[in-house]
Amino acid sequence: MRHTHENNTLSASMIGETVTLKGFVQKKRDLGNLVFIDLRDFSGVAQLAFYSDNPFKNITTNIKSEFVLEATGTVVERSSKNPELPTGDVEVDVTDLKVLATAKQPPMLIKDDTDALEDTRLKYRYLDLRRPVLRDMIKMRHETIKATRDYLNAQAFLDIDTPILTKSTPEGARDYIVPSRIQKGSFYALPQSPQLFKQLLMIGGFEKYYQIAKCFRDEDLRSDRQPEFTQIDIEMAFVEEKDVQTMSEGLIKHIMKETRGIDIKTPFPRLSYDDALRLYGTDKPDMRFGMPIRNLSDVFASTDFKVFKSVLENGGSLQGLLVEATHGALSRKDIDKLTDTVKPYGAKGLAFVKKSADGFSGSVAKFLSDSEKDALTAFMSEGDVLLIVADTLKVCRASLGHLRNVLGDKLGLIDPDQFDFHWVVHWPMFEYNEDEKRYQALHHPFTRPIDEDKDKLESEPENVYTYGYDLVAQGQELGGGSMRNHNVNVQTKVFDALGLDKKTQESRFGFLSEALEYGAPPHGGIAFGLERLVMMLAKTKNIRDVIAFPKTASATCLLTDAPSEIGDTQLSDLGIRVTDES
RNA sequence: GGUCCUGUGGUGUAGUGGUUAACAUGCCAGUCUGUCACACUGGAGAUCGCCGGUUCAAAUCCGGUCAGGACCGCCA
Repeated sequence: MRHTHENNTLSASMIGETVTLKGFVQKKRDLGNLVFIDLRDFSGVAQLAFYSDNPFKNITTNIKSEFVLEATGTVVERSSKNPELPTGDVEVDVTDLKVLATAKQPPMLIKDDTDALEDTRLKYRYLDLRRPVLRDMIKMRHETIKATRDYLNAQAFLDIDTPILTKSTPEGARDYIVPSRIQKGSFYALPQSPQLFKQLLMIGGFEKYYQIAKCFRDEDLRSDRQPEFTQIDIEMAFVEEKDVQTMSEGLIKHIMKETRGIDIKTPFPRLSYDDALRLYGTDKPDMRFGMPIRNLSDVFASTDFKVFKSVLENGGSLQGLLVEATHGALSRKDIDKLTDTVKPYGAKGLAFVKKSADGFSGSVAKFLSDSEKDALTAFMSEGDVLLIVADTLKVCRASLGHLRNVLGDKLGLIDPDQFDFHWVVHWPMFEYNEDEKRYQALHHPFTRPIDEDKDKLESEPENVYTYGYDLVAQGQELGGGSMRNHNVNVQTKVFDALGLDKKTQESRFGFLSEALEYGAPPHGGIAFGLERLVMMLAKTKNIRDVIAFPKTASATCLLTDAPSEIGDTQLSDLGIRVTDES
């Protein structure tokens, strides 16, 4: 028998009933002739009471926190109720008590506001998971997956899983590699995403596919990035981008309703990639507030200020953010601090001008010519502060894009409960990599260029745009997708533009090209980052909160101590020799 | 690959060259009939992450190293 009731279902209406509860000891309160035990199960907490004449009262002396108990007793009304607790009106007058397991003193406080540090929590993750906050976030993950499956199943999508042991595709992220014992010297890779398999499924005639797919990328971690993560992976045949977006909007709407009870409006607004970068400095702008980036290169075109002048002469740019007086005041000290937030993005500094009743002040005020003052007066009111970065356009955007988010947060311009779902669309196909002196796919190489740009693939690849789209909310990329190349000639031209020679194309992607030659339906899809979605729904900034057993920032598991060394036999079976490298 | 923050009883913190290494919580013992962060009394518990250096003297200063975290690069 499990139990007769979940702890949190106890209520005044059950007074007089006999119940059997099971759970962990949250807290024991021994008042001498009266003992209380808070018993915690997955549902919540119920109070066990041992009155002075209770024969089981004596054994409570040995019961400590986190012991596992089975308690049978009568539900009775409390003589002093606790309105803070859902079950605070009643308690269980225990008539039978079993200790199912004892417990060592836990290395951390098992309650929501635990003060344990990250490493303790990760080493004893199973204890950490007992905390209701974490439990609820893991539950939210389940509910998100359930809502996803319900929605997609209802629309006749097929859940099809794809190989975990697959082929390395060096375009993109670093692969996790698995050595082959049978084919010594050859290696599988864990999938960075099921991208190519889902395209092959479309070619295989499955018109609506989805998968809650594990993905692996051997790159450095962040607070929102783990080496293994989960995608809600979707692909559809005979569709255009609008179809995938409409389906996605329905899915997100359903998830929001089912998990949080929130009704959201669809369709989502659309913003072009170029506008996102121009106005907000990022491809995932937080649209819960305004404050767009202003191009100031024209205003200061003939400046005498040496710093600005040399930047402009070297092909750089002047961009700024206008902090209006109504947003709040920025002190000199504030601006110094903001300068520090901008520096990691390559900005050398943060110049500023403040408009006051009798003119301008700030670091560049004394260099202002009359015409520059006029130009600034056109959009600045008294008390406004203009923060300026002078650098390459890329640095201006990266630093101001970040600064804008910092300001939105600091000045309280962001409503944390607002969901600003929007599409960032019309992505460029390529980005030039200065280090490697070649073009790289901005999205991925299988993205389909828009029809009007197909002919520019050879002549001007930098001007080729795609049927690509990202779903963004609260300054986070929640998912991204595109129409794919179903025409082998276009796909080959993309590979060519990426600088892949024919031999490389053949060895890496030959199977795809060949498949495309056997009749590929127009198709496209999208993949959502499950963890990112759940983070948003659970209102946490830490991806580890929404993964039951996450890894540390250096990609280790403190609980199991993975990764670890393997024995010589295992190594020789694989034909692998480990070399010293320090 | 780089920058920065953190490491001190079980847990979380304080401690800027000489302290009996402080505090909270947890733990142990005792008192207690209405607690729910129970209260009260008493107690145990720390080679100050590790190695080396400076110094009469190091938790404290210096160098290295390990671990955790945040960020930049990276993440098609």
